[in-house]
Amino acid sequence: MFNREEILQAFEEKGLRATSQRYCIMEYLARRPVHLTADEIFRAVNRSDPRASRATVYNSLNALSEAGLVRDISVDGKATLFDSNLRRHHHFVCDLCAAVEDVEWFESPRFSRAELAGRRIREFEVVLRGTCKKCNSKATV
Amino acid sequence: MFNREEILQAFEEKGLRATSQRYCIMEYLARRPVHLTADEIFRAVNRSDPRASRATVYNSLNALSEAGLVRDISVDGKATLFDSNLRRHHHFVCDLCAAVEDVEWFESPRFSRAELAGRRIREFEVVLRGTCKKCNSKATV
DNA sequence: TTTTGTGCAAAAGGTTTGCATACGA
DNA sequence: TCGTATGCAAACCTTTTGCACAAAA
Repeated sequence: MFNREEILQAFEEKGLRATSQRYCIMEYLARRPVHLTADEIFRAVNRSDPRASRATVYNSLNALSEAGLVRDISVDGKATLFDSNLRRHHHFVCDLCAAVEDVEWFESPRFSRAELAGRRIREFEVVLRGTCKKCNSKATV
Repeated sequence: MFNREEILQAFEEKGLRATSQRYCIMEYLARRPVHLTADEIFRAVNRSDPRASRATVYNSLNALSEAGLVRDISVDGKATLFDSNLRRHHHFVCDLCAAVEDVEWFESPRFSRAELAGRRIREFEVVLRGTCKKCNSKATV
């Protein structure tokens, strides 16, 4: 998904200093196309560089997120999840196992002037809830 | 919105014991048609009954929410917000002042079998983001 | 050299929990 | 009376912060 060059170039474009910790984090997220908590990312990064600190992982994730290089989603007050899937997409959360999955993007409906009520809409974020494939098949067995 | 009888009847229907704390919380939420944090609710309830504890407010809100008598929404990892608006609705969050507003319900698109990918959808939750009426008018002035 | 990021530890929210007591059914 | 809810305080989990030091630009 991202090779070294692409990551470093993205940092430069966004005006982010290319520190080894940030690079590690970006690379780890790019390799693992799932939603990860800051703590999971911290443990992974800390495994390869035992001096990497939890605070830096949090700070870096915030910086990467603000720069638009990773996306974060927080569901039900649990720990924020990060991923590097930059394609527009929505999310599905399983009621049973709490897994978070990406779902294909679909358009927002158009709002009438009355419905907008003076608001300006920038983003449209959907969370679908239900039971995931895995849990459904377990229940059937 | 809710009078005493209605609240007590709702508790009975849901098999919830009618404790004075729960009643207080329900009544307060019914009187204030906004999104409130558990802490705001705690402070209000505690004002009228100084013995009411924070833990009970959290426990009660969870019980009320599970019973479907209040709804909760958590946005951006900040404190969960509670409200007693049980009509189906979506939410709008202002980028600038972080206000959370209810918006009219609109239907989910229909998903094809392929899009569902073995999932069963129970709920469709939308968060619109942008700038609210108040912030827009400030910016224009 | 100048800035910005890092590591560490401590603190800050928000929420849950264990246990003895009180209270609703 | 019986079982569940409450109050209290402590614990927990996630995230942020202050400060001295290190590393990018």
